[in-house]
Amino acid sequence: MTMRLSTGRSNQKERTRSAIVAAARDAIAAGHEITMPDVARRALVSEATAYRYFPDLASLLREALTVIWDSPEHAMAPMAGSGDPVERIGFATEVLMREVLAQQAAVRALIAASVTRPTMAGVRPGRRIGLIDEALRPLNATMAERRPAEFAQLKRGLAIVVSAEALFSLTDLLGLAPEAAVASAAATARSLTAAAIASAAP
Amino acid sequence: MTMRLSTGRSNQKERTRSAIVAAARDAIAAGHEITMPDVARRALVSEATAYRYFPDLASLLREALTVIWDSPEHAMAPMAGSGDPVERIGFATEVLMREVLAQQAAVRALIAASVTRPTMAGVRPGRRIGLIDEALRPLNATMAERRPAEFAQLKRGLAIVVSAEALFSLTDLLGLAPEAAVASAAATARSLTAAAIASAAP
DNA sequence: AGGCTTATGCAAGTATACTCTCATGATGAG
DNA sequence: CTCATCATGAGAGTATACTTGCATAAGCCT
Repeated sequence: MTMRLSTGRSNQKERTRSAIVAAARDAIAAGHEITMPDVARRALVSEATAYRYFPDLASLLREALTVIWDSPEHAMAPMAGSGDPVERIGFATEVLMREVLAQQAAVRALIAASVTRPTMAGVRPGRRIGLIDEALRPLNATMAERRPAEFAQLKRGLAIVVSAEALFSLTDLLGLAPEAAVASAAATARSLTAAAIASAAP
Repeated sequence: MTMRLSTGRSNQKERTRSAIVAAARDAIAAGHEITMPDVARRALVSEATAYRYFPDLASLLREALTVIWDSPEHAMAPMAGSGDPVERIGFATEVLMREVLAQQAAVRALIAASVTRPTMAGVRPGRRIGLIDEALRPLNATMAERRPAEFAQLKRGLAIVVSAEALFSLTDLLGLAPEAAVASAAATARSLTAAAIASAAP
């Protein structure tokens, strides 16, 4: 009964888990619709087992997308030279929305699943939050210090705009083409940021 | 074989249709979860018949919510005295979001259904568009005339912010309390509008 | 009233998200 | 090597969104 942190069993569990996530990732990349039976089949695992690792489809999609997506820092690398939060937030919006467009089916399924169960437990990836924080980093020393309330409010506004939901509102409801939707949302994010900075300035 | 536009048959169809919508409306008002079998049962109609009138749950929910909701003109009546678009858009945001909160379950179900099928056919109610147009009416003579492109962009921005999706982003993702979420979104809508007006001014 | 039209109900069927139970067999502990 | 554990599979079961085909009956016309 020696204490062992990584036994063969847990290795196997890890393998099974990875196989499921990998199958989901591949299915997403291939643009297929994602269903639990389908992913399980591709992962050579029974549906019951898939549910043992992921309580629901949403959590599996979340994890698979997290694997696919870039880290905020790396995604924002091209903007490393810019200290302009307005420019940066526009870029961040484009980054997020292009990723969403590339994985549309999965993201739509995730949103659908999340919206019906406001389960605070299975929070969706903090992707947008990460990107927004990264984009606004130049403000950490200034606005965030001097006007924390306004800064927090700006972030809340951006959390609405820099999102898959915003993208789908523009394409599905207003009928915009994907690229036009991205451009429009980026402009909105810039406008919001510029206004907040202007009104927070001395 | 006389041409008759409204026969008894169509009367019956109208009655059946109304019964279904009424059942859905009641179920929504009562805060129940809405399912097609349940609505059909309440309407004393078979599930198959319900599907004959509404191709899917989403279209039924859409119609039921349309019946429940106020017209944009009437909802904006308290603001009739104000010619300030900024103040008006804040109010419009609160109106929409409070309605959404009152019918949360149904709206969530509608979003879930709409998001997975970007069916351009069954467009969701233009409720937000109506409210936004109504709120921005004071700009029709000015900004809309002189800066149509900026005006259209403002509306697109507001279509993102003045929405159920925005509300749910704030409550579900950021964990805001309903009232705080409404207030935050309204502030964002006002900020966006004020910025657009300022930058469009001579 | 007779007969044609057609709305409706019933019921079975497909597909998906889950849940649960029970048997099995691989794995590692001793 | 043997035994106990535990991950897994198989399958049935519930709930929901839909679809479809057939029989019925209700409505309307003549």
